[in-house]
Amino acid sequence: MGKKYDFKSIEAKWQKYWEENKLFKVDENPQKPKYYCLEMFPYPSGNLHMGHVRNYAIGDVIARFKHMKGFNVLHPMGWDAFGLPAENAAIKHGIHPAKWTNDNIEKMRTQLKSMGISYDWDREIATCKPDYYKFTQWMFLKLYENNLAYKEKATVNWCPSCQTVLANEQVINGACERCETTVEKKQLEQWFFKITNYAQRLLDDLEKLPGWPEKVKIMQKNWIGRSEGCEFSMHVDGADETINVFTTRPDTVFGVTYMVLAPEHPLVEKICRGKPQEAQVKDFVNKVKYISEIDRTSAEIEKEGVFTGAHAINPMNGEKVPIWIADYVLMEYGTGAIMAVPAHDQRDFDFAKKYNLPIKIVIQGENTPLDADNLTEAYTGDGKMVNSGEFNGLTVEEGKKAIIKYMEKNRIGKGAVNYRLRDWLISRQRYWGAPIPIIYCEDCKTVPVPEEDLPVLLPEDVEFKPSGESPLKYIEKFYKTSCPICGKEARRETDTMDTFVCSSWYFDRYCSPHNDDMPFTKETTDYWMPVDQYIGGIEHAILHLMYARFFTKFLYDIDMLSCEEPFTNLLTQGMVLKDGAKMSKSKGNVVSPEEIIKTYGADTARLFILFASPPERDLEWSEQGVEGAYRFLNRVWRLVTEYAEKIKAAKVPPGFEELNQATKELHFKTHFAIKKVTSDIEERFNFNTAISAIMELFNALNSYKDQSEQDLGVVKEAINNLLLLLSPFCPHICEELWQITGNNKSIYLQPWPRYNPEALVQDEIEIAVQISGKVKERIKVPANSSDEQIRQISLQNVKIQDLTKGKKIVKIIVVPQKLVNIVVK
RNA sequence: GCGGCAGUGGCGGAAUUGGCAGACGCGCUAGAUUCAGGAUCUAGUGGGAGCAAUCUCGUGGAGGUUCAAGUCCUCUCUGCCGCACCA
Repeated sequence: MGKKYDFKSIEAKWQKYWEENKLFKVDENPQKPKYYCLEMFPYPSGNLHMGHVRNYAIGDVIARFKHMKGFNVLHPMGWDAFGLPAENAAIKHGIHPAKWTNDNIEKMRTQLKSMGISYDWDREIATCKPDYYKFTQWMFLKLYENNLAYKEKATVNWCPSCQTVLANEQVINGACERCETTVEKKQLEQWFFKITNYAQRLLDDLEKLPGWPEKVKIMQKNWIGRSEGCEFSMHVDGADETINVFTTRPDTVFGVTYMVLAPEHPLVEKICRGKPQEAQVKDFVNKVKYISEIDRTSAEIEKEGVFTGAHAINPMNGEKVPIWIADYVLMEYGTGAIMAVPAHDQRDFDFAKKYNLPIKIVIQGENTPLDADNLTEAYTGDGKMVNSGEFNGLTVEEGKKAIIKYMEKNRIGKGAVNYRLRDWLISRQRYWGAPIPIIYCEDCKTVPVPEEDLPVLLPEDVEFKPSGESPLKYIEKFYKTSCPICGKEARRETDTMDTFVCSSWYFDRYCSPHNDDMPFTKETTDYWMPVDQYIGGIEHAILHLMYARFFTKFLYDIDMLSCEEPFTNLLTQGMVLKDGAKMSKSKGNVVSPEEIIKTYGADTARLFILFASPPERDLEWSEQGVEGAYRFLNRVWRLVTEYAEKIKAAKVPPGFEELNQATKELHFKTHFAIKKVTSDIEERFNFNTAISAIMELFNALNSYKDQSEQDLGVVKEAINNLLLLLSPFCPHICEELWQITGNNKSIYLQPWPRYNPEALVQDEIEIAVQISGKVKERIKVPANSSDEQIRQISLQNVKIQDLTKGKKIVKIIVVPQKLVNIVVK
């Protein structure tokens, strides 16, 4: 009897071995193909959760597999270390955010290391360290230099609980992404990155990402929200004003029966001034101001509006139409003003019906009424233009082009594209972030901090207000400075940057994490970038992944990077659930990875999490499933240790011609498993089926054990391959067993096994015989049988003859190597 | 409302190109071992009928295409995710 499977000492032993021998340390090596495997770095909350375990287990299988396949694998880890929780801890418990964050990093690093992931820890980064955020500030300066960072007074999303503004992307259903507090609108002067300049490229280049899930690409596409149409101006009747409108349906411009301005539109006040409607309009504008964003944008709520008393002229036909203001027109989109065509737009239709505004049909579908009174809903389908003067008879598509052409020729308007994507608001009124490197001087105005003065250091000695207000605003020695241009006393920007700025370029930093002069060197990014495989949660589909793409494109444009897309392949892992719900403290269904690793070991935890579900799908946590994984490793341990001494001396035979049936079978199963596991990892990331193939090989070995006559060479081959195939999933136990069976070099340094096609050639194969599509018999035929021979053998089969007796055989279909279908009548 | 994904035993899931549905694991049942429990080992395990050989039904539902459908087509139900007055 051998030793029992003592995962604790085995895991500690090999983690130490890997670390001491720097097995996972990499450098650029032009002789070898590179592979950059990256998992989204965590926020150091202080506790590893199952989502992390899943994420990093997936990444580690890929990294270890690719390494054994001969790639030079970069597999780094770091910390997305700026952010609000650190500051909240400071307010609540009086711990400095830096200390809180560093303690958490220490704790989580230990937890991560106990998982045995193949990280090159020498490349570890933390975004809150001055040597990192120095370059986040550098990024800001470069964007500023290239007119892609600007400060503007705008209506912004304000979270009263977090005491800071939020980017559009961080507002979910009108509430703060972090704390779910209802977001307020505020007028503030804030810094933005001009991501909208890249809208078209961000959209177009999605095409260049075949390795991304369709779902993520669709989400980004919708978020960018490109729409094509035209912008034109309408004169205000009797005033020297024009109103620009954007429409995607210029073909319906003859059907305009009114127009609508957003209540916040700057012209509203002007055009109703002195009119009898003025008071009513003001009331309405005020009322809208106090409706929350959620209610305002809810589709359920009936549209409301008021007439301004003013009229506009339709430039195409000279018609005078009333100008309304209504809550369904948003100032943020397009020009904040629309032409209303109730006959062909459902929202306009609803509004027109409510306020008895005229409806005029200008597109005639095949079976649609011509009389607007018969219209029960807006007609938005295809058709021919009517009531549209010289444009009558054109289709919708032809009409759009013709009208735009006419407008351009007559200087009424022009073709235009609108995006839903807004510029990225990056200012945060918080302390624990990278300070925006800007100085305000009375004479020189806005002055960027010179590169050589970076980093603008966060002062450490600060006091946190219970209100959550940023202490930076009150620290004189921070904000009081001198102008870099004229030397006069000046004031520093006290806002910090959104943490998404830090995470938009960290994957570049991993390539040369210790460089002091540059965020990264081109030599290293030219070798490593782009990331070959990126793995993380779907919740970053828009935010992080779009910002990172934007940064990469910008860095490409300023010649810092040679790639335009940062992540070639993206794997979005599903959530880890318990009792059908996401694990959360409030639900009390959290399973702690630390506990699981303590009880069963990292190999078991990894095996279970990879086996339970394919990576993209949600995974239901099961204690019994974990035990099943643990049992499997124990069985592997027992079997291999039992054989260990016996197979040490055995030689894997070069040829396998002379084997008996059972041995041949084991040899076949070994090579079948190599083939299956390789393709499951490489082509499909289906780790669950790869593991089941390994289990099948184990089961074959286990039943072979009872053979009276054993070929130890074939057993050795099977065991060696079993360990090699299992090693990316459960590296510790495989290292130990690899050593016990007489190998003295780490299994990680072994080449990935290759299957021998000859071993997969079988003498006999089983063929299913169907009668009229139902399986009635299985027959064994020589593997090299022709279709005709298979056909004959099945027809001669006693059972088949019996079942077809007295029936007419209509047709026989032979599927090579698989089945025969005899169709009878 | 629009877009996407999914629905297969008691459970997690497999079936990669239209070709034997349920691999692998969990659970369960019986047996062996054990003072007992646990662990381990052996056998069985989709439903229904039958002593049995076997028959029959079966991939959310209803149709269809095909020699053959979990897989393709049409309609439909349910769940999840994203967007949501975007002009």
